[in-house]
Amino acid sequence: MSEIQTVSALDAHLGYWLRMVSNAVSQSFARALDGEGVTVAEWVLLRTLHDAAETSPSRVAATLGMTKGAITKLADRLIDKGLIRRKADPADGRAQLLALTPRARKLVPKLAALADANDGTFFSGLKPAERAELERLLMKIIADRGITEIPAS
Amino acid sequence: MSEIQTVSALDAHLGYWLRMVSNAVSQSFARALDGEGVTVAEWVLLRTLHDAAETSPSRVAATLGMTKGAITKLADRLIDKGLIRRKADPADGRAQLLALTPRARKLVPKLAALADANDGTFFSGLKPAERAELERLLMKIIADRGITEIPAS
DNA sequence: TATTGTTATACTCTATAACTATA
DNA sequence: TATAGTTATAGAGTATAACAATA
Repeated sequence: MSEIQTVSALDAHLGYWLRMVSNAVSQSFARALDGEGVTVAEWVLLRTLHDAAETSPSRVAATLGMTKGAITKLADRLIDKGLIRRKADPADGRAQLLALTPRARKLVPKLAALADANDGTFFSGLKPAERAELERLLMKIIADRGITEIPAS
Repeated sequence: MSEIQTVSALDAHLGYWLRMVSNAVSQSFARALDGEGVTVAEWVLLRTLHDAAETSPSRVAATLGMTKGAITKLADRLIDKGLIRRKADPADGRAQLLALTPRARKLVPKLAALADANDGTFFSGLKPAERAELERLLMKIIADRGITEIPAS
């Protein structure tokens, strides 16, 4: 009796299909953002600062599960684009404070609309109950596995 | 009456939760593969060559939806690692043929087992019917939106 | 000493475009 | 000319580690 060696195919995994859809959604959103000169990672930082008013790189790094160095680099790029500003924290000589510029304040709602539109495009083929079920299943996995990291890219 | 400007939150989108789970699954798999000295993109190429026996960079590029340059670079790394070989195609002076080395033949089933284990870890919290429903919904989106690209990373 | 942030370095992933060899 | 493949270049994304300034 010969042993049958089964090597599962790439598409034998749920993770494969998940990544396929997730990548398509992200790439489509990236293309939409590109028209506004912004990347997905930049959008995440902009949206985060929109809520925070003024916050430090450290706190952003902790919130987004990224390193401080990564935030510095991302912030540098957004400063170059005139979308955020960085100033010394008067309360702590080591700290900096990041905040949106007025231009970014006006841009973020536009980017949010692009996010809404992108999401709509991909999931409008599902019935409301199906969308709800998809969300429930994803949340269940997140809860079961203790996933916490915010996906920046 | 003042206008209320609603800027949807990052987590207001299904795409956000999808990316969160997908990233967690991929990162976990990447860590597992790292123990074998292989990246996710490399695994995808190895698994593809496992089925093909011998194939050209062009065909691989078309299959995976990547550029020829990207395949060359990926192949270079796998050749350095002793996992694939590249030889001239006797039938076409321009073409090359990629194939797994014996070492990779032995490694791929091990990597496939890691993929199985990773998938199991993430989705074992769902009941069989839930897993089936998740797959069905993902496939529906793929069909509705005409998604074709194989996720290499 | 511990913390904040920047800088330096490195690596993966991927693309575009120029180029070489062959068809 | 068209195709196959490599090489060069670039840029996003991210990490680690060394460092300076401040607490």
